[in-house]
Amino acid sequence: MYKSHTCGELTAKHLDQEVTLAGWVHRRRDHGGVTFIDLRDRFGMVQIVSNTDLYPEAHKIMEPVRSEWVIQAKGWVRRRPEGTFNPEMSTGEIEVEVREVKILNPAKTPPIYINKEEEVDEQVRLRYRYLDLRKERMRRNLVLRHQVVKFIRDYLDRNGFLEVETPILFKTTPEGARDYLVPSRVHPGEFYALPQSPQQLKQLLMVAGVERYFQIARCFRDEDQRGDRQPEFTQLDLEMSFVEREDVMRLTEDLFTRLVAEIVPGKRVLESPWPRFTYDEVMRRFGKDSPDIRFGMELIDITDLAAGSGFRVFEEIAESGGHVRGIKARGLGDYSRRQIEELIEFVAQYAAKGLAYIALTSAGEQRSSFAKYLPEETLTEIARRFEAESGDLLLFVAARPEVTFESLGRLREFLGDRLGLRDPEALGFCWVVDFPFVVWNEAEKRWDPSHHLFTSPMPEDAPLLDSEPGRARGQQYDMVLNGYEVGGGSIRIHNRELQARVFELIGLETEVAQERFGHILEAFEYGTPPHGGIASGIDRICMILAGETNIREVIAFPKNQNARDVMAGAPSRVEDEQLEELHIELDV
RNA sequence: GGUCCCGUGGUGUAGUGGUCAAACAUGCCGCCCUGUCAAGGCGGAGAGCGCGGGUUCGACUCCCGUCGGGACCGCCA
Repeated sequence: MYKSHTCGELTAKHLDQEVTLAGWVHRRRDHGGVTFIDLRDRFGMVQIVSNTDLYPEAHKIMEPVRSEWVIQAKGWVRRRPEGTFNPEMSTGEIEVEVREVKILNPAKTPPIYINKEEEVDEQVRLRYRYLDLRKERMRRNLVLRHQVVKFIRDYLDRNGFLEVETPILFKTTPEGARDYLVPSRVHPGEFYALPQSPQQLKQLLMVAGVERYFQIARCFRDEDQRGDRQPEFTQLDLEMSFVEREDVMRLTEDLFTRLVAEIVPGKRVLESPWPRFTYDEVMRRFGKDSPDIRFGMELIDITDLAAGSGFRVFEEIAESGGHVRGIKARGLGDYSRRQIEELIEFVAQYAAKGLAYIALTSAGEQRSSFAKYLPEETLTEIARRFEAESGDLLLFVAARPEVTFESLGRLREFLGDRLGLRDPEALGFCWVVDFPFVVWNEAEKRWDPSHHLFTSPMPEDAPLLDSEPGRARGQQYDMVLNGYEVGGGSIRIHNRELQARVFELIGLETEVAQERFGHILEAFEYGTPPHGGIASGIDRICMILAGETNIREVIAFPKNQNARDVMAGAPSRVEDEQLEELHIELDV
């Protein structure tokens, strides 16, 4: 070993012990005859000091040392002179008086500061990710992620779960996201697909009698990136046999509640047990199936008032099946025309053609884009429903239901940010249940599963599959945290006839179903236990627990927005010979 | 496929038609300095403003294109 102790562990308990340390030079303060270095390793930091009067040779070696050089120092732990303690450092009471120094490796001047928290262009950070990861923020995030995963493993182990690895090279599933394909060398013209999730495999493990399975599973989806989406990401994937919806939810809730208490004790779980909402309720109240429940500003329906209100835009939409809904932004009543314009542009992103408003200024005046068309009693009723007071800004969207919900739901969170209503220390967990079993795909003129093919409908809704599929609910549950969907699962179909009925409903022909899912359908005939499970997004959960707003901050080596690894330069061209072996011709 | 924003020394920023062969901070280099902790003092090097074209007497600044990056829409069972 190059070190007898870590930099972070030294305290007054080690006074006058001889120690050997090794690490990176975090900062250097050269006073001529005496030089201080903050020596950093993964475990912390300690000040080492060399003095030319005491050990001239060591002092001389320290002279050329600069930031991020890797050195080894041997010396005694000393109490710092009175009045020179550094209360900012855990090791601030002591220092190491250096007798011997060895330069293990010099370092070029790093392109980014390691010893300073400063926003640096992300491309530079990613290009030199190994340096970026040395920084405190990234180190903290790596540690957090490790703790989260370790807690999950320990918890599930205690609860009888078996961690099973499933293949990375598997079979394409065209009905989901776009697959990453891997050409087969031994089978010209054929391809493996990287799993979008181990969904089928975990169900097969239930058939296999594993009963309680989990995996920290890497998943791959070839879709465009977002701040909370990477082409490869990690799920806690779990599945249980002989359970009902309630069992999976209870276990998941207990797991994460305990995890939060242990790993991020500073954070506050907003409500425990986690509140549960039906899909209809979250849409109506929050405009989003993954609501941020840390603040109010809920949507309010005025469709009934809009019909026959005298305001043509509202009337037409209300009479043609659209919705008119609004939210109240407290304290924004003095917004200028220009500031409101910005909000109009914001909702336009979500296909809202306009944003009507009533601004109640703090001076007690009313400005509005449409109030003049409305009779007094309608305005009074609107004010009553919103409990509007001076200083409030009421914002309305009139559109198709989906557009009304989405634009106001997004606007709500946008304004929640702006008004500082989204408490970063609070964790607003909730469940969303009773999702529609299928959704109508207008473009393809067919029903699509709203979760996935193997989700079971609510038992009492099974008859609806034949009469009114759109009204059937699935045995699905989504786990939501601070406005992000962080998990989703369902009770699966374990009955052959019901599965066939679902395939039929979503327009999957028998032969096609056989070709794609024959293996799993066959397996289901050999004694399948009732089962269900959940998959939660480790990256997103870590992101939220770390207080980050981008998933890349909790992934050691993430891809950029164009799915590129800018450090290694992947993807890259390959040799012609490699292509030939794979029987691939390029057309680019 | 689309919309919006950004690109100036190593890093972070300022400069938005001439006063800019570009300013500030930090980092880097040299010298001084024995108790600092973003050490301090003095001195110095380092970018011609992503790239190409255009407008203009004159472009870092305006316009077009392009490349790179980010946010979002589409997409993500």
